[in-house]
Amino acid sequence: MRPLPEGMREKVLAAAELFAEHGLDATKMEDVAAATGVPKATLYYYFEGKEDILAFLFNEILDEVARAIAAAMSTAGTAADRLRAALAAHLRVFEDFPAASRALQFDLGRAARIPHIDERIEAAFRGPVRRLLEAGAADGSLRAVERPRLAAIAILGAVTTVGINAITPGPAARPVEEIADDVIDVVLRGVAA
Amino acid sequence: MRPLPEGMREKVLAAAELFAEHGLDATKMEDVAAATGVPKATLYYYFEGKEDILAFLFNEILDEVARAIAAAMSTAGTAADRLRAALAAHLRVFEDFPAASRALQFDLGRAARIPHIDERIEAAFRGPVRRLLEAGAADGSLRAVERPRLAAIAILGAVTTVGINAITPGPAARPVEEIADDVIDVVLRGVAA
DNA sequence: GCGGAGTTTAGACTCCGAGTCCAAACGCTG
DNA sequence: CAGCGTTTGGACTCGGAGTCTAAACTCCGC
Repeated sequence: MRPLPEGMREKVLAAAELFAEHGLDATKMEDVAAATGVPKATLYYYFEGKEDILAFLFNEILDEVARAIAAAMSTAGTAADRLRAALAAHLRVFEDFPAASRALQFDLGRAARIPHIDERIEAAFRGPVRRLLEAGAADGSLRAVERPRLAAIAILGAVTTVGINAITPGPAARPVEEIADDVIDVVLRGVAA
Repeated sequence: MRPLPEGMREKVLAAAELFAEHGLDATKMEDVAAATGVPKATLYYYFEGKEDILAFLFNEILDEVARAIAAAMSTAGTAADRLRAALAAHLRVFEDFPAASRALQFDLGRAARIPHIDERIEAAFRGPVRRLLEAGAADGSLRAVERPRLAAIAILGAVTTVGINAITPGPAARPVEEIADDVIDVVLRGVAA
């Protein structure tokens, strides 16, 4: 993937809507061209193919999550406070980027097999939460769980599933801030001191 | 989808391996034919298309989960005991059907949009767990959470994510029974009385 | 054994969409 | 202006999903 020129990034982000609605494979490159206003030949000039566009979108959203979680982690307070803030920040990203989030959910299984994406999920999600759990065991604000990495996976599974559920259109759709406290509460009790 | 004749079910189950490895869209019908020993024309005689085969596989595994959870739910003991048993049973299904489980994970986003499958996920997973949470609030073995449905989604997100992670080949792969207790412990504390 | 209904299969076929290619135009910089 | 990278339309190739057909086979009631 070539570096994108001015304005291209925003245009391509619009493709998330399509991927969220139909999934990667049911979305035609011509549709992406139509929705973004970038002609097919130009898309192929910048991206290696359809999956490369998906990877780009995921990278964008993972940047966002990594930034949000890192910001929450670097605040003052106990590890428990910071974990609470990190999970709230994570949930907020779903709300801020609903199309990209739903696209991610649609093709998460595929995305997780793109090695680069999986590394980024580790760096943006699992790693930070695991470190918070360890910090919590050290400062006494959280219980010392035997397998912090496993607990981090469980926590992120819970939060991500609920977040996706909240933004998926349908009877169960809810504003994220309406549910965030409840979920984080359940999760935090699970690892409380 | 027509009712399958004797022996066809087992053969088609072998397609899960392919879907788990490459995903639905990267798997050719000819490959499915080769792997299952059922010729392409015959597959199209019984199934409406590739996605219909995926739906069949998911139905099979959802049957299994529904059975396992229902059995765990109908045992004696407090609601907390039964919840523990249900989650352990759920995790065991991942281990018993690794190929189908990984196929499910690969295309879960797509599967969740097949209405029939989503209903079955509700019936097999979310509904029973929600009812256990309510029973736990009633018999005092669990805390009365404000939004039992939300908590059920969070619990299943945690357990499913960990289960998938455990059976996914790679450095993080673990036998399920090695991790089940830990995860269930974290989850149970989250909703403990 | 016979005829019909449903099943099984090979193989040819249509159709669509991903990705390639090319050539013409464009726009910037030296 | 010459040259390089960018932009684009449009034609093209190629592979795979799903369709169709016709022949063969199985099983049934008669």
